[in-house]
Amino acid sequence: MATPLEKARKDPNSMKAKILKVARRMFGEYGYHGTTTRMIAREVGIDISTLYYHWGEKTDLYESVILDINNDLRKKLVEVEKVIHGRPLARRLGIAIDMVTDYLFECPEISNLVLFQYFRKTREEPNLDFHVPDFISDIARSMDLCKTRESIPTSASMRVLAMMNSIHNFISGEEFFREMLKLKREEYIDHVKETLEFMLIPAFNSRKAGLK
Amino acid sequence: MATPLEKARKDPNSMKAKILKVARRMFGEYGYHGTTTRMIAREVGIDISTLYYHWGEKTDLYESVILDINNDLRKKLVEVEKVIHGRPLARRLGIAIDMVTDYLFECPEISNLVLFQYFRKTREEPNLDFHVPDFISDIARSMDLCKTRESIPTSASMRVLAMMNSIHNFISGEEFFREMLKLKREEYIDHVKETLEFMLIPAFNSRKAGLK
DNA sequence: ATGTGTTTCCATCATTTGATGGAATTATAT
DNA sequence: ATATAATTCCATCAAATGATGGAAACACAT
Repeated sequence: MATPLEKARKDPNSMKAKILKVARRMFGEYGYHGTTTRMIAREVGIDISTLYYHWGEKTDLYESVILDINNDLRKKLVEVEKVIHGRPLARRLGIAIDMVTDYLFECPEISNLVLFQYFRKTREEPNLDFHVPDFISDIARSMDLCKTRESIPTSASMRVLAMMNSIHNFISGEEFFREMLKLKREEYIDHVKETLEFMLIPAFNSRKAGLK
Repeated sequence: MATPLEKARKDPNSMKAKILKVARRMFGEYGYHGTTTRMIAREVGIDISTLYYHWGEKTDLYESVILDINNDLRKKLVEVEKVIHGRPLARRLGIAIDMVTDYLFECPEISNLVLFQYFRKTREEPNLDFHVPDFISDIARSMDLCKTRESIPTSASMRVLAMMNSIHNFISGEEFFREMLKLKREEYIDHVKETLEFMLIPAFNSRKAGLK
């Protein structure tokens, strides 16, 4: 009960917490190999060895970052679930898209790192043991894709992944897509929500039953 | 008319072509910073300076890789368009999903690199001038999202991006998702197609009209 | 004030990495 | 066979990078 990550969570003003916050952003923006420990230290305004003093190896810091963003995302999803509970499906989806999108646009490094986790290998494998996001089952249940949390059909997991990734894509790709479509930030966010509703609501709404 | 890329395309057995092929795979797997010129050279079985002899700087090679995969993808989409032309929309989508998915599972580095292009920054910016994929307008027209190729509504572009990214996600994330869901390759591919149909067909089929 | 433990920085190392010059090798034309 | 050009590899460099030891600075209790 005294890992650097727990200490950082306990005191948000501590140096550990400051470093973690910057590391999240940098790793999210440039990826694991694209980020150097010196870049992080410079951004925090400390010497590189202070960083090593608090966090040890680069892989340890990266691992903590991943654990941290997964934790944040899980907490947010629980919060969303509380809000949408009991409403009709299409409405649930609409609200969930709205809340999750707003949240991720505030913390884009979460989307960056989640996608990075899925898509990219690292040379020296700081491979955090394939942490299957347990909240996938919660989302599946919340979207009427299955009854219990225990046995989720593969199709349901796939659909949840597709849904979550659609959102992450637009967050992570903001810079690229906005430049491409010549949109202001607010316009872009609105278009993202509209597009997600266009894709997700008909899909989940039209065939509540037909699961393999 | 004598760039290394053109030479490589002309003679697929040339050393330039061999290097390009390996570079595609490596950059796709490990990203720009995650791939070293030595890794590529070792994989090809040549000395590192032979690689520099043929391709010059690392950024030049990377740029050629990006141009190459964009070109391949565009060619494939033209081919798909020829096959689906004239059929009803839902059928067009079904066939397109099938063909494009099969193709990308054969060349997963295309999906890797496309997503990498969208999502990740590189430190020293080998930023190929924000090449807006021109085939987006073709797809939009092919999906009944607009009439002409010239003026595509932003919503249409967004929907095409969402669609393409959904496919790329499952290709790039194969290793991670398959491990997570404990699926064999064939099972996974089938689930991917089913999920894409689940998401895309109702969306594009149900509201041919309602575009902002 | 003094002592103890914590935090921060300076200096430095060993590797890795992008990159190049030049010798050696191979292909090609005459 | 010989000259010329193209190709490949060996040796090496400079810069960047992950990492650490140890001295200095700081906090704080007694």
